Amino acid sequence: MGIHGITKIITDHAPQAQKTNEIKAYLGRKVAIDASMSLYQFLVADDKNGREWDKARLAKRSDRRAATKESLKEAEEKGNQEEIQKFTRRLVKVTKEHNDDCKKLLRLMGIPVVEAPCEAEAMCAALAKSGKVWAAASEDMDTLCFGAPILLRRLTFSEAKKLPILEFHLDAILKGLELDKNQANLGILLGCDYCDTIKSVGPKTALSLIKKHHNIEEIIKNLTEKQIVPEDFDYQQVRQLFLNPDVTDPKEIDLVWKKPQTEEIVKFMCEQNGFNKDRILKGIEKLEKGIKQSQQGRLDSFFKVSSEPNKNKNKRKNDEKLDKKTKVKSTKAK
DNA sequence: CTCAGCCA
DNA sequence: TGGCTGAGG
Repeated sequence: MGIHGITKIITDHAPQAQKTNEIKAYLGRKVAIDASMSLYQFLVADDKNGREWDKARLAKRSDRRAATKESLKEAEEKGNQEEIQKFTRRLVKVTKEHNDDCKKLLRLMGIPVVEAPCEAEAMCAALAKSGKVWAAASEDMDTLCFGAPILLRRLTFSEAKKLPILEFHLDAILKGLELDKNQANLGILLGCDYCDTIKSVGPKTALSLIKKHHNIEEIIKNLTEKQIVPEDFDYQQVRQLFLNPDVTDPKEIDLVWKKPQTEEIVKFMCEQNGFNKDRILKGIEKLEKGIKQSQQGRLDSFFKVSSEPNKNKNKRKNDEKLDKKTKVKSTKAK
């Protein structure tokens, strides 16, 4: 679900914080993609890719999965703990197989895969914060609460759905809202996945309360009778989750792109999973072409970034990181 | 203004 | 997901 109504708040109060772009604009950029969503979209997709994958192998599996879901629901209604456990485990196992397949394919394609200890969005945000990547890509606006300086939405499906990619800048959002490093408190008040909201506090009041009191502790002390704090309002815990999520230290993560292993991909996708060989070969070709293009793009973005005027401290900090990274990369490209 | 419900 | 509406404060 993400953060409720945050997009409207951004367009209303901080329109400069949101840009739209085509995929071309991101050539040569390193981006951490929150794959939990794209994997699901891929599996249920109605486009060519999804259908083939589905037909080839997963159709039975997803039928079984649907049946398991039904059984789980029944078990939950009856309160049968043993069965609940059994079916839950079965459901998890299926998604784990999907995940493993996905990771295997990505690795064969030479794309680095990072496993998040908890929330994928938090891991992506940490990578972006550290400068290991330029941005985090996720559908979930939570990613901003986890402190991602730049968030890209629709990155993986903008072409298929013919929708522009949305680019959000955290510093510009906070500036537009006249809030300082308060994304976690705001996210909680607007409504996130991790706790309920305060009754009768919608986007407008949330914003004005935060501006007035700065943190939820003070806000709670100053509520009206109609504004009721929900039961189990563990906002401190949620705020900790946003500010200090359980992630792998990006310093320990080496993002290395490798050449795609054509033969291994064909073996895995065609021989083991019944995909059409021509299509897979075409895909690999496309991938190799993309690698070349992005190496070209690295140079382009290097010049573009360098000539961009530094507007403020935060921005400059980002650009410095970027410059450094792109330099390293462009040396490689040469 | 918020909120729940409905619709595209 | 997002927009709109109608009830209620």
